[in-house]
Amino acid sequence: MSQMLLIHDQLRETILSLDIGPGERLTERWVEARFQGSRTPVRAALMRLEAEGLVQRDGRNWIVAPIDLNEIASLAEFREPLEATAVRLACARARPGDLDAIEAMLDACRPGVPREVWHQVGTDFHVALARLAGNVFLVRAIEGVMTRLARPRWLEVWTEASRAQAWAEHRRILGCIRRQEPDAAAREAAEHVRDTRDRLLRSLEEDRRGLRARGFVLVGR
Amino acid sequence: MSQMLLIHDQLRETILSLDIGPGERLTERWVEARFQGSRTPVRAALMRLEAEGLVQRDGRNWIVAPIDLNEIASLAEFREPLEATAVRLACARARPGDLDAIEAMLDACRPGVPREVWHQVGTDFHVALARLAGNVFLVRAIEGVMTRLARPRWLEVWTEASRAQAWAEHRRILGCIRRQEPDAAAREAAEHVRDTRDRLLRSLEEDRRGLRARGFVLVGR
DNA sequence: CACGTCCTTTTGGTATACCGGATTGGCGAC
DNA sequence: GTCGCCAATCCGGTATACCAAAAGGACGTG
Repeated sequence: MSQMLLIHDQLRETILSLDIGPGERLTERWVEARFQGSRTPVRAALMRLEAEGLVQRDGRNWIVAPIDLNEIASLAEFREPLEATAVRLACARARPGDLDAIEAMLDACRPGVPREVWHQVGTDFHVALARLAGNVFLVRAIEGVMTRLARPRWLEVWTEASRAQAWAEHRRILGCIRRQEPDAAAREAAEHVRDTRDRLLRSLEEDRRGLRARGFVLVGR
Repeated sequence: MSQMLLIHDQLRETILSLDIGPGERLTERWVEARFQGSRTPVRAALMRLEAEGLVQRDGRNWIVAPIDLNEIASLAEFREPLEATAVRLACARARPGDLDAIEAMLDACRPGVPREVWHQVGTDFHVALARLAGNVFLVRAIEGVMTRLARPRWLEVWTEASRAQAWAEHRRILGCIRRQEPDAAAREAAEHVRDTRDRLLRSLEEDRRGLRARGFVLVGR
């Protein structure tokens, strides 16, 4: 594996795990020193992460992308028709076995399972549905949305109730696909996107003070 | 302006104008020599163009992205809900003056006007609508789709009739937005996307032999 | 003439040196 | 003590040197 991908993956993980805070400044030399590679692959990795929206330019400098509440709202607006389209197509193209695999993924999440797993499955579920749709652009777009949402979702304060609701919505979507009801599936998917957005924004806005205290830059709204 | 952006823009134009054929091999040293800059900005520019889908890796090598008929179909599938959403939102958010400006853009295209203008307006129209929707992700996604479609659209054999149909569809969409009819606008937009796909694929498939003869790599279907 | 084989060349990947501009920190004048 | 100026430092942008791997070609052998 190339140095560039190595550094990219490590830095990506460092950012997504909030090991470096949103809004923090990054210098190429710091990344170079931390992940042992020269500046050439470091710069390449940074440019990739910029395209993923995890890193931004601030003038000439690099910063870890701040968490932007307006962006979360825009992402939901963008995501809604994509998810709806994905499940619509999945109704026509998915095979029962694929759906079983996705359902097993959801089943793996039960009380007591570490939060990392819930978080990962919450992402993979949507990407997996997009894959069933069989359209690379849909997959890439949804992957992009999910990586941009990863940190906000991680910071969301989860209650038992909200978690249950999200998973119920996931299962409803899956049920519609299984019964080959594209319109219903699209409706459920769209509603799930809106609900997720509301839960996310409500939680972050309520917790805004606490997040700021932890040194995380929150912008927007 | 930085060397990297300079090289990026020039190489982009060279590719979009089909000055370098789809499928042709590119070496970093060739780009370096042609556009006068060292390999560092050249590599950066190539990576950007890779993200835009105009350049690909073929093993370790760089190639100009071939024209892929399957990709055109996938793009249409991806684009349809995006354009529909964009015009829906535009109904709520657009101001009459914005619509006048877009209509003026369409008006600028009449028989006798050079093809470059038609081509450019055909792109700008959709990007402008996305801008009216006021969602950056929508704008970026549609811009991405349009750059990927730029070369196929350029190679499409245009008849007077097909051009007229496309512009009639554009005007219908604009009319729906002006009358604030989101559902109708979405329907028209979706139909326009499908029609465009059909025109494009039909023309390219009919002309496949001729395109191959010109040295253009066509893949898919 | 066909097929290997070896050597040269070329390629992308990486490390590093150098530059100009921006920032910072400290020192001195007031 | 405060303000301003200058020098040292640090940053990203660029150019370039070096490497290993792959590709290509020349030559010799069957």
